[in-house]
This record gives sequence, C-alpha cells and structure tokens, in this order.
Amino acid sequence: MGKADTNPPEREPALTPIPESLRASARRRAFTAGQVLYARGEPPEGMLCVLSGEVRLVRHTRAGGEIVVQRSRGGFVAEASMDAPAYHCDVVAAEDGEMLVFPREDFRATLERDPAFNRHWITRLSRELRTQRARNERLGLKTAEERILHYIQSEGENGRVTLSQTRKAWAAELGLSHEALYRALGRLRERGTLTIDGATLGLG
Amino acid sequence: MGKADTNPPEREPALTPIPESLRASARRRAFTAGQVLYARGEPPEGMLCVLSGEVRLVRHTRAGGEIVVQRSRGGFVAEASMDAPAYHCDVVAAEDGEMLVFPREDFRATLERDPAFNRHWITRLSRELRTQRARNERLGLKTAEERILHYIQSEGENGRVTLSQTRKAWAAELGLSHEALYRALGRLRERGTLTIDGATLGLG
DNA sequence: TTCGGCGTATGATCCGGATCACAAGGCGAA
DNA sequence: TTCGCCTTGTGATCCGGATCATACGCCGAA
Repeated sequence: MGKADTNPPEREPALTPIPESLRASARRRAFTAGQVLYARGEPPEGMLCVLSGEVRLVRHTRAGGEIVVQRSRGGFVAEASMDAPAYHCDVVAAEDGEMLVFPREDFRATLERDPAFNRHWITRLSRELRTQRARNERLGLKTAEERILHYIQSEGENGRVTLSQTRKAWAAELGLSHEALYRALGRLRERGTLTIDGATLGLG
Repeated sequence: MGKADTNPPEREPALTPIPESLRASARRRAFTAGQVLYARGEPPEGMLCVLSGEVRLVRHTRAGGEIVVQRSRGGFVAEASMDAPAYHCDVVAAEDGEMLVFPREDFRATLERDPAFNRHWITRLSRELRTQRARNERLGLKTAEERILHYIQSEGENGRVTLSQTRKAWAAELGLSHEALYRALGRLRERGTLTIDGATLGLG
C-alpha cells in the first residue's frame, strides 16, 4: 500500500483559489476516451475539475446527432450542476485523462465559509456566462465566414487564436459541417482575410 | 418635496432575496422603447433589475443585423457584468418601463455580508448558465421545426409554452427569419404535431 | 509492415432557409 | 376617421450549407 503520490500537488490553474481543506476531500477519477461519466438525469455527485484529457457536456438529437454544449481540457465542467438536482446533459470523456470530483456538500460548505473562494467562484460563473452568451451570438450569425471571424475576435487575442481541438470538432462547435468550415477557411485565406499557420489563425 | 413614493415596495419576485439595506441603495430609472441604456465598452455602473417593460442585451453585425443575447421582462439583466470591467453588449430598452440600478460596490459588499443572498445569487447565475447552454444547444439544431420543438421542451412546462413576445421576436431568438418560423409552425400544426392557440403552443 | 480508423480536403448535388415581394389586419397618433 | 407603422402571413426565387462521395496522409494496433 502506502501510495506515496495519492494526492500530488496539481498543476491545474483553476485549483489555485481552492482552499487546501476542500482540495483534500476531492476524489481522483481517471477516464478513457468515449466513456460516459454521468448520464443526463443522474444527480450530480460532485463538482468536476478536469486535470488532463478532455471532457464534454453533450446532448443528442433524435436524428442521432451530437451537440457539444461545453468542452473542457482543464478546469471545472458543468459548474451549473451544483444547484441542479440532475445533470441536464451527458458528461462524456473525449480523450483519456483524469479529473477531481469535489463532494457537493463540502464544496457548498467551503463556498459559505471562505469569502475569497466565494468571490472566485462567482467570477468564474460570470465569465462562463459571458462565454456562453458570446457563443450564442456567434450561432446567430448566418454564414460560416462570419462565425469564423467572430470566433477569432471573441475567443482570440489581438486577432489570433490557436485552436486546441481538431477542425472537425471546431466545426461542430461553430454549428457547421466540417466541409463548410474547410471551404470557408479556404475562401478567407485565398482572399487574404485570414492567415493560417497550423492550428493558429490570424486576421489580416 | 417629500416624495412619498420614492421607493414603493416592488412586485418583482427577483427582488425578494435581496436584503432591505441593499434595496434601499438602489436607484430607480425609467426608460423608453429604443433607448440605449448602456453602450458596449462602457463600465457597468451597477446591477440592473427590470421592473416593467423590456430590456435586451444586443450585439450588431457588420451587415447591420441585430442579435439579441439576453432579454428580460422582469428580473436581473447582464448579471455577468458584475465582474466585467465593461459591457460586452449594448443594453437596450425594447419597451417603455423602469428598472432598479444597484450600485456595484454595495451589491458586492452585500454579497459578502449576507450568506443567504450569496446563495441566491450563485443559484441565479447557475440557472442562467443552464438557460444559455440550452439555447446554444437549440441553435445547434439545423431545422426550424427542431428548434421550435426544442424550445417548447426546454422553455415550456409539460409540452406547453405561452410566448411572451411577438413571433417575429421569437423567430430572431430561434435564429430564424420570421418567414421560416411561420412556415414551420404551419407545417407542424397541419401535421398535428403542434396545437396553436394564440400565444400558447402545445405538443401533440 | 500492413491495415483500419480518423482527420483533412475537395467536388457534386440537394434542400431548407434567407431574401424579396406583397397583402391583410390591428392599433395608436394625428 | 384616416394615415402610417408594425405584425402576421404567403408565394417565388436564390444561395449557402448539408449531405454524399471520394481521396490522401497520418498514426496506432495487430
């Protein structure tokens, strides 16, 4: 026994505002690509923080299509589940990795007890809310080119983004087929509106 | 002077969890349809709670199009602005009405001091986050009919919704032209999937 | 090394929604 | 009452994206 590294200090930046006491109560859970971690309708057992790999919130259409509602390659997922009696989406691993599961009650209690942590959490929720609203705005745009440019402006820095996902996955996030995305990228590049260097896209 | 009704008790349910002390520091502000209350980029002067009329968060496309990011006919708007240095959208009145403006610092201080209020606020942010995610999911659907049905399922109760806005505005919220909406409604009604009674829509 | 699966990429076709045009009804202002 | 504006509603056309098909390159498994 004596697993010396049961709880090694984590590198995940989202964890820094979390007090030591709460961090100690977290359970570590490994997952493999494709695994359904929690199904829609299940009561959330805790707050989830991704350490490595990729986790997604997904919903399914009757037609068999899959809609990615949130995607995390590090940091908390499904923050809103803290106040929900049940998951409103499936929580699925898109890539092998590990996460921490913070028991809901401990999390809530710490939120009450620790004002600094409380502030951080509200800030995090607010930021996530803004991100989602930006995404809504983007999905309201009608053409592929507009969505691409909007993405670069709202998710990037000074007109440049480096994608952390495949183009196919990005297309899904933009609400496009991958074909439409490739073609729009081609047009933008050809027209000189966009410069493409591997996973990095820049305006102008 | 002696304006007897400077601060009459409000009927807005979103206000009930707000402590008396904070409520007292709120300023009342009337607005008229079309008025731009705050422009994108301005620093938020406070948290906004709509008492009557309608307020929207909107963004504009180069093409002159308008995208409604949030819409409130009562309750808080732009909750995420509390932690933002500037508005990320325009705040526009869509209908004559009134709102309360809570000074940011007072609001923040009350959040720190009053645990019950703090819980309510976190719950509110979480709920709004879920709403936005549901909306994202909806906008990811490709056909008008799917979006309509999804709306009824996610915004309604037991398969029925009563719209609080014009169909034209609803079409915009669904990311559709009003023509496409009317036609899809017609098809669904004709097929028997949907029953339409004025502003109330029901499945089956 | 070979093979299968997946991401990348492009072409052809189809379809649904955007757009333009137009008309009827409601409603507030003059 | 009349006028003008907006919502509601329908028809015709156009266009962009979805879909289907196909091919190439990469990579991990066998």
